[in-house]
Amino acid sequence: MPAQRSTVTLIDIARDAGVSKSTVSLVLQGSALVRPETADKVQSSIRKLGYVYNRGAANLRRARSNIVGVVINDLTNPFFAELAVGIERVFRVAGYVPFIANTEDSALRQEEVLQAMREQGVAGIIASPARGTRTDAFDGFLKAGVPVVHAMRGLPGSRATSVTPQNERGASDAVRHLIGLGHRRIAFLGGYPDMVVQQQRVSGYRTALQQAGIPFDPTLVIEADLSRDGGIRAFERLQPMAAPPSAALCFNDIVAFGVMLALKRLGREAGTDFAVVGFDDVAEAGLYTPALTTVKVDAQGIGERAAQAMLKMIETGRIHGEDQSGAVQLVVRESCGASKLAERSVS
Amino acid sequence: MPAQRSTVTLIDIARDAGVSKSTVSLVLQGSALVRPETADKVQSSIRKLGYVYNRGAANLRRARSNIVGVVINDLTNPFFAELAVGIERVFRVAGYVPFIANTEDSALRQEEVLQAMREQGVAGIIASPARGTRTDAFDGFLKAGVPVVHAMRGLPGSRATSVTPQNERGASDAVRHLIGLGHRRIAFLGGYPDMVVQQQRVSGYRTALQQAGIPFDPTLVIEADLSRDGGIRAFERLQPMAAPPSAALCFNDIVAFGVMLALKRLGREAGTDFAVVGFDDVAEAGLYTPALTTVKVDAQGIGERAAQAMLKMIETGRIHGEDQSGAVQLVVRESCGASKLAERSVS
DNA sequence: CTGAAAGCGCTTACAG
DNA sequence: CTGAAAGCGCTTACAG
Repeated sequence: MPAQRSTVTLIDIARDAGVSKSTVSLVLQGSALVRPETADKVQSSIRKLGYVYNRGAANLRRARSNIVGVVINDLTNPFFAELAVGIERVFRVAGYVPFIANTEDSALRQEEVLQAMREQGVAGIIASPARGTRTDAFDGFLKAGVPVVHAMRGLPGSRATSVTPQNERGASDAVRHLIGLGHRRIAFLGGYPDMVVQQQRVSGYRTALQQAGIPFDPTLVIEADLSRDGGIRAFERLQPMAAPPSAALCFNDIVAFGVMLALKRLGREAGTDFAVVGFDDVAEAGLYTPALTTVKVDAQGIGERAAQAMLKMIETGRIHGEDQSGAVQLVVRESCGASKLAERSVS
Repeated sequence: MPAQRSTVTLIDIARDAGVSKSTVSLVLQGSALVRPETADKVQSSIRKLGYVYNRGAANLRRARSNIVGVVINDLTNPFFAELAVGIERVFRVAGYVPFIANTEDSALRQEEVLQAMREQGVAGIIASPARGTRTDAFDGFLKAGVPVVHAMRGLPGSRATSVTPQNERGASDAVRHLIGLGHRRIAFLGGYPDMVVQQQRVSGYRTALQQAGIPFDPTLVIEADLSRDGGIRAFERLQPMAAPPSAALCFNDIVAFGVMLALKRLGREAGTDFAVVGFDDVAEAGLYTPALTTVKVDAQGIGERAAQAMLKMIETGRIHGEDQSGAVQLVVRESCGASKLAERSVS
């Protein structure tokens, strides 16, 4: 498992230090059973011979692993990269080694990745499931006693634990805010109905409309890819409408950026001619002109909580934990037009 | 290493199929030595009992590993995420499992990550070294016969192989382009002198100036963080100058976005009042208004080439390969002002 | 506190 | 083509 040539093993250390294998093993594990002088002797042999601990051999013997699998649907999306970084940070300080893999949102690639992780003998799996993941995709791990946490994206019907943002809540807060600004025709742009997150956000959107007595109009829910381009195209679908909306909640910030771009190309501006609200609050959101009003999701925080939940399960030997939801918060900036409205009412 | 409870092993399969361990092992490895009917029998036992191959045990016995370490300085930067994705893709199809780790550009964290990877017994390491990495940081792997590839960022003085973009070439092409548009005072914005990539790009910048007979003015090389904020601050440092520049080559696109933002806040625009060129060509570059002129670097391509170089070394048992450089290309859009100039000369 | 012995799940010559 | 045996580098009771 380690270097191919002339590996220094625990036996070499034992010989050099004049003790038995067991003693070296105990020193390696920081056991209090070994006399300090003996431990020092062993430590200096380790340094002298340049010994490297073979984690794989240890894992094999102990029948447990210090590897955890982290399966991310799109690592090139900074939002999910933040999630991965949060997860990684917690595991590394806890002495676990995270295996990060990217599925490109393909259920097939995810299948391959999960197989590799099973063979590698991971102690647990944290995944943001790819689009189209089957409900039972992770059952193999659970059956084998390996805990699974779904982070950021849930998997309805799955027996695994989930740590996800309050999507419904965030969407309804955003829509309520738009209604408060006087909007009645509000679109929901981006995503597809087979995405859990879209279902949740659309549900929050509908709730807020209902509470305000505004009838739900399904033609205002526009499907589109989760990209700038998707945002542009979704916005274009709004133009020929008989009664076009005056505002939109977008699936996420990237889609919102696309909508703002499309507006700009028409010589119009978000917040003045059309209200735009995003979801996620990526780093760019506050830097755009106009600055994007959006629902803040703490991706790193969700990653950290998912990892902590996993650690707890590994240590207690359970495969189920409590589902958690991460708080979200509406961040009002300029693209929703709230500031313009404030100016107007003052003057 | 695998699940804690009642693992199905190769012995169970052998018993169920009525053959010996060796035969099962050969079937698992797809050997042609086993009779097809025997292999089928074994395969159906594998399915029946839900056997999962224990890669760790195999690695231990074979004294080699199917794990490769991928050490990235900043996974939340989409540019480096693309690099990681390119690397991952090549390894996965070749049957290797990439361990992706994020160092947050800290040499200390990188040290920890590398130690963990050594203990895990990786077959190779691909790294974009963290800022401040010592020349000998990877020597332990090389000494142990484990190949190391530096991807995207070189490590001068290191004995490892590198796959990096043509930074000098890209920078000099960009500056030559600006000179061709009539600029004489051209700044270089972002990065720090202890960054190899900054040294290379500044060197290309100087070369182009020299070739045009423009004296190098060190006060026009402004240090700044590689962020939007860094770009904003670098641009602000230009304002109080007695003879401010009329153009800038930025360390990368993110810095260039910051510069464009700072311009906008002053009511000025890139390409009209000040020429801006970036480096990298991230996805957003073409979508900005004005669209960013930049030097395109194929991050995924560099990742793929780095991974291929690594695979070759692993398979041939060598620890050194040829250094490679990835082609770069100036993509002229709007922020450099070339289009405005063209319009003017036409009218 | 320390040593001898067995075994984790696999692969690899070596016979047959 | 298939089986018996040894061993990869470690940990874990079990004696002492």
